[in-house]
Parts: sequence; structure tokens; C-alpha cells
Amino acid sequence: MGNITIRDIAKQCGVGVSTVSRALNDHSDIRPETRRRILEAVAKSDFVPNNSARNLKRTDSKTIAILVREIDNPFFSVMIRVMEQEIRREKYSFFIQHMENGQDEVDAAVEIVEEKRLRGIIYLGGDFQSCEERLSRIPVPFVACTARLPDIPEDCIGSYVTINDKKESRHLVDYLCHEGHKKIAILASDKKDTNIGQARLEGYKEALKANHLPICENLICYQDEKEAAYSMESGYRMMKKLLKETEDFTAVFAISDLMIIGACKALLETGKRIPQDVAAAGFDGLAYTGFFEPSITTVVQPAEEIAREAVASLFEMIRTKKRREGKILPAKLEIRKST
Amino acid sequence: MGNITIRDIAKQCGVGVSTVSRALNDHSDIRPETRRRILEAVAKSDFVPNNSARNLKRTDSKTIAILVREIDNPFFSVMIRVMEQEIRREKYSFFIQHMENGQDEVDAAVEIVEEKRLRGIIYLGGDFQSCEERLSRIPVPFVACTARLPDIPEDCIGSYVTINDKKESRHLVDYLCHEGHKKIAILASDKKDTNIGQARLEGYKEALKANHLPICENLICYQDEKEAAYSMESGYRMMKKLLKETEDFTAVFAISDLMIIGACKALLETGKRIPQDVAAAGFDGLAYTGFFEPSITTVVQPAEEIAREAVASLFEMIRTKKRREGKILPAKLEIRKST
DNA sequence: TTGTACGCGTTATCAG
DNA sequence: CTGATAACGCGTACAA
Repeated sequence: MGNITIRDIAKQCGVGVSTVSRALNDHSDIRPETRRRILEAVAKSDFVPNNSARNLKRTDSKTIAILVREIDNPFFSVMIRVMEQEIRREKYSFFIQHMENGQDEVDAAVEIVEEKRLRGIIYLGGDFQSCEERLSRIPVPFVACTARLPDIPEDCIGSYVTINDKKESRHLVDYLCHEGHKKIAILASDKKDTNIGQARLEGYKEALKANHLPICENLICYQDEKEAAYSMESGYRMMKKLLKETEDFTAVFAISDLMIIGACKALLETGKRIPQDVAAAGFDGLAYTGFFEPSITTVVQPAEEIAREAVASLFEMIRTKKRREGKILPAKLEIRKST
Repeated sequence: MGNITIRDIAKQCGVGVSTVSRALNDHSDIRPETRRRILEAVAKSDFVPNNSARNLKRTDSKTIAILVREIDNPFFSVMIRVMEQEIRREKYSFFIQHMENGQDEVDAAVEIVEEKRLRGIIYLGGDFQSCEERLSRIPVPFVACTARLPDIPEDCIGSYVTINDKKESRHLVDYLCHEGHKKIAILASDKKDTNIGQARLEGYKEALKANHLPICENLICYQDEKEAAYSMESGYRMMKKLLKETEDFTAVFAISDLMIIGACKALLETGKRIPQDVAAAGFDGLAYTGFFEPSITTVVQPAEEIAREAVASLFEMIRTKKRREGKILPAKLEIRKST
């Protein structure tokens, strides 16, 4: 299928290809009349500029990419919406891409930067633990949101915006302890997780220690590696399993809101009352938790602020070409009826 | 920044560029030993194949794209997961792209097909009402899921998989009527909507007519065009507004589950009991609705089946190069505690 | 202000 | 099996 090219347009208008190119790219050195004529012809034809050829030549593009790890994490929705606004305001365009499961964050970046001549990258989620040294291969400024980042090498223009997962988690569990709970179960991520899931688990452990409570391995449910992480389904199944093994707990904390929602269903199905029999708390601050009955206690991440801050950081780095200190924003413990 | 190219690799290995290319692309006509040597050198270097150049030259790529309209629609999550599986099974790769607000479905397709040498496209959501004639510009087979498609022109290899929104909606409202409700409010999409939102509204009207009930304009809440469509927030606000204007209804039907969840919150806040004072029903079959208290009556779309069927249709069209009949799958009315 | 010609990094072709 | 070379479609010096 011989696609139509700028050469065809040029011929059709009786001008040179470069003139067409200039018209297409809003260059100034072209007579308005010529420009209009060309654009008109383009509009009439089915001509579509070939982006591959474009990007091959271009060096620049005022485009930034949002690389999402778990596209079905509803927590990201709000952030994406805010980011869209902020990026538009800077007159940049952007697009969202999903990183597949096996794909490494750094490789994905390198590939896409070349391909699209990006000016910057925003990561949503992802695990950077295993790519510390490789981080400096990312050839444009980047910001990681809601991800755990190792120390960023000096020579690389990257930053992060996140909350202190460990601290906030500890805070929540601490609150549960003060409410008098002695046996607190946790629905954690899988054992090998080195990401925020692990941080939240650590916070749980620290809180127990600080309250002189023992850490019982049988109250720690690890996520099955094969299951969709952080999901309602996995929360449901983990709670079912836990209930089968023991009923000796008065509170449960899940490292994500989706999981606690699933877990609540399992609890209610088993005839447990929330919070009378078992108190339940989640993490993230999804809007859903407030709509629930009983409404669910959770750690609310400042999603909009994280998004805004991330975009701001990114553009600052793009302008100054200098690395920027990472930001850790405070989350808010929202105490509701479930505890 | 002079990026490293296959020419560099070729020089380094003492071979021609085409040999490197062959090694990289798994061609058969290359000595295994040579191949190994080259791949090794590549792995050691920081070489990253330039996709733009690749796609410029390539004609083919065993790749399909999923174009999603509302990336934050949780209804799509399940579908994406299933599609991923099915596409992998065919040994194709895929990627997800988000269509921006102003972007037209056909334009998005045309652009991306050229750029990525796609073999096919799956649309998730979107409105095709305004692009009937232009549909045949899409140069590869495509399938639209959960979207309303006008008649597909003869010369274009496209299909759809969806439910009958009008019928299912009518079915649900019909059920509400049979439960004895005479005043049924609806939270609809915006007035100009020509998509599935409109279809669901039509179903509502038909059901009322069939049950000899009047259609009261003041019981129809249209979505504010500026608000995020189908969202919890808009459902919440619409219900608040409705309650301020009238309390003269005993049931409410929202055209999406998210909206009804928001609406329920508004109802509960106002002291209404569900379903005693007001019955509530949604549409889509999001997992959340089952986890809710009270669990919410809804029309469950067969998400997994739609996804599977869509991928199957697409591959069939890719193979046969022939258009395929669209599929309309049955949804299931799930009656729960909220009605 | 406009046109010509070259090169971006690959892959396909074809001759060895 | 391998290497030289011609496209792919566009942007941009440079010349006109």
C-alpha cells in the first residue's frame, strides 16, 4: 500500500518537499499564501505524516511520556487526570504507555525516548530496586511517583515524589494498637517484593515492636506471586485462607485498599461483623473506601498533590537540567467506621 | 548525543550491517556461531535498536494495539488482562495506548498503524458515530468493544463486540417497574451523548412506556458536560442535585456502576435507606458492586467474554482479511440487595 | 522565500 | 551464509 508522502503533496502543489515540510511544521520562513495552499491540499488528501520518519530526524518534540506499571490501579486514575492538565498547561503533549510485566523500567525508558524524542518521563508505580546503576542510562529527566527508588546516581537527572510508606503504615498500625488490638493480621505483598509493599510490611512490624507486641508469622499473609497484586480478588482469597487457619485476630490491615475491600467481603461472608469482631484498615485512600459500608479506615495518599508535584519537578529538571531533590509528601490517616 | 548503531556493532564484530540486522531479527539465514557472537557484543554494549528507523523500513510486525478511550474506567481492567493473555497466545505482542480527549478514533488509528506497522487494533470505548465514512481509512482490521458503531462500510475490515445497551437497560428498568416502582429517576450521560449512554437512556424510556408510566423530564438527570463522565463524583453530585429538586421517586437507575455508587453515598448522607426508601441500580457489573453494602443490583457485562471474543474476531479478520459479523453478547441482570 | 540533496538507522534485495 | 547497497519518509543545511 503505497502511502501518500510529502513528496506527493509537493508535486501536487508544484512546490518542493521542504516547502511542504515547512508548512507542516509551522516554520516562519514561508509565504503565508504558500503555506495556506499547502495545508489546504494536505487537508483534502489522506496524507498522514509518518511519525517514524519524523522522529528519526527530529531531535526534539515537547512530549513527555507517562509510563504506568499497573494500568488497572485505580489509584493512578486521579493522578493521570491531574497530570494531563498540568502538562497541557506547559504546552507539552504527552501520552500514556503501559509497561508490560516482563519489561524493565530503564529499558522501557531508553527505547521510548529514542523512538519519540521525549523530553521527560513520569513513572507511575514500578520497582527500581534492581536498576540503581542503570538509572543513569535514562537520557532524559524523569520522576517516579509512588515507587521506591534507590539512591539516584549523581550523574542522572531524576527525582521522585512519594509518601513515606513505611512511616505511614507504622502510623496506622500504631493507631490500631492504641485502640487495644493485640492480634493484628496483615495482608502483605508477595515475599520477594522489594517495593512499597515491603515498606508497608516493615512499618507494620515496627509498630508492633514499638507497642511490645510479638510479630506472629501466622498473622502475616503473603500474596501469592501468581495472583494479580494488590487486587480485591487477592484480598478476598487471602482473608478466606487466613480465616481457615486461624480466627485469633481482632484487626486486619491490608497494604492496599482494594485488598481490604476484598477481605471485608470474606469477613462478612463468614459472619464476622466489622468493626465489632474484626477491625479493618487499608492503604491508599481510594475514593471507594469512603463509599463503603462500613466506611473503611485508610491511609490517604495525596494523589493530586503527588501528581502536581511530579509534573512540576519534571519541568524544573527539563529547564535547569539539574537533578532535583526527591519529595516525600505526608499522607493522612483517615479514621472511619471500620475500626 | 551520538547514539550507538548497528553499524558500530558491525564494525566491532568485523561483519556487515545486514548480518547484525539478521542476528537481531532472528533470521534463519545466519550461522549460529556468528549470531551468538553478535548478540553477545550487543548485550555488552549499550546498543538499543532504533524503533523509528525499524518501523520506517519494516512492513510487518505482529503487533496489535489496544486503544482505550477512558483509561480510568475500571470496567476495562479485566478486559485488558484477558486480552493480554489471548494476544500472547497468538505470539503477537501488543501495547496499550490512551486516546486523548480531542483525538478522533480514526485519526488515532491511522497514525499509529503507520508508525508501528500494526496488524490490528482493538478499541476499548470510544464513539464512532461521527466517523462512519471515514472508518474505511483504517488500514488494518479492527474491533470495537463496548462502543456503539454505525454500520460498517463494506470495504472495511472491522467488527465489534458489545452488549445491547438499550435492551439490557430496558430489561433492568422493566424489573424495577415490576417491583412496583412508579417514579424511577435516571442518572444519564450528557445531553449530547450519542454513545452507549444514550442507548441506556433510551432503554429506560422504552421500559417506562411499556409499563404505561409517564416519562418525567425532571426525573432524568443529565450529566454536566464538563464533569468526568460515568464517575462516582458525578453520580454523587447529580444525586445531591436531584434530591434538592425533588424527593418524589422511589428508585434510581444510573447508567454506570460508578455513578450509582456515588449516588448511594448521597442518598445515605441524606438519611435515605436503600432499598427501603429508594431502590438503586447500576450498569456494568463492576466487581465493586458486589462488595458493597447493600450490594448493588446491576447489569453485568460479560467482560471476559467480550475481551476473548474481540481478540478472536480480530485474529480471524487478520487471517481471512474478510470482514466479520459483529457480536452482541447477552448481559446478566444481577439482582442484589439494593432493590 | 523556495528548491535540491543528503542523511537519520534499519531492513530488504540481490549478488556473491 | 554473508556483505554491499538501495530504499523507507522526512527535516534541514545549503544553494539559488
